[in-house]
Amino acid sequence: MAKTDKPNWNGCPVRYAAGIFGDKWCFILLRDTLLRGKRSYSEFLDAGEGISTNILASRLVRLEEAGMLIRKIDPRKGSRVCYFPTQKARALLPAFLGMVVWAIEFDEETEAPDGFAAGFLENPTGTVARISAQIDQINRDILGDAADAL
Amino acid sequence: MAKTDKPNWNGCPVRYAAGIFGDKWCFILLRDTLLRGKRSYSEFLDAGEGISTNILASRLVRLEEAGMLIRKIDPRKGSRVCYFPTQKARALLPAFLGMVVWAIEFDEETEAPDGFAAGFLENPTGTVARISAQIDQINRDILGDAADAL
DNA sequence: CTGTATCCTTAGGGATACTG
DNA sequence: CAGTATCCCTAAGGATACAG
Repeated sequence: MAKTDKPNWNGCPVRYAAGIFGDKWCFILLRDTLLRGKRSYSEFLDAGEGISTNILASRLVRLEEAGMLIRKIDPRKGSRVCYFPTQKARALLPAFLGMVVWAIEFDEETEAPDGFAAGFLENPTGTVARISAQIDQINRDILGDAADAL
Repeated sequence: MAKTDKPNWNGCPVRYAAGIFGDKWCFILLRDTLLRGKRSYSEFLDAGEGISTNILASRLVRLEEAGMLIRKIDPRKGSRVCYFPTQKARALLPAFLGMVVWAIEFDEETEAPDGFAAGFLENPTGTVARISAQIDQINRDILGDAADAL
């Protein structure tokens, strides 16, 4: 029997994933950074989900420690702090968008942007690249060339 | 600006997904059904994660209500109950495996089966089909032809 | 074997006041 | 603006006994 027939991972990747977004708030924050262009504390706070300040702070720390976010002062305005998605977080985009497509298909209440699901299924790599480019753009708007170092 | 540039979903697909597996135990149970061939209460209980009986029962109900699992008596042994992953659950496989690949890449403790990640990246559809076939096989072993009705 | 029912403890998290 | 610090309370969940 091949090794893949009966996966018996010691360090289980699913448990690892569960540790990171087997939590409602982390899940939502990842959405906000990856898909909604949110970067600052106040933007997360006003995302409309009603997260309270202490919880938000704790999740930002958790995601930073998990290597999903990088905390940086906004060079345009020193009092502003921004959280940027790391490469690790962005590497999650294919899976993340896969979930979005899945939810669009199975949740009746979900209203998807026109053609989004179809576009992803036809060309996942292209869709990921497009959204990744949007993320880049947002980061460059804030950090300029320093965004390259993310 | 195209509609997809600024997704502003009313019924948010990410929140929907978070509602279903933005929970450690549901996440683990989905792993057990989709990737580890577990079907019965006792199998879930002995999966080594230390879930207690009341929590397991509550999550099985939750996943059944969410349309992710179907509860059926094992025709081979009447006292045995099995939970089968629905099409909806199996439709999650691409995204789920995407997460597995992601975890394999970023979690140092994860030990992946040989070539699993590479195989998925080269041919996601094929990998999904292969695992889906394994799921089918397990279901048929239990239900016989009745598995077709799942 | 597949669950309920109960007890009990702790962690999660909402509200809110406060701080650099 | 970006958090900390408390308070308080509920819900989650572990342990375990029991039941159909």
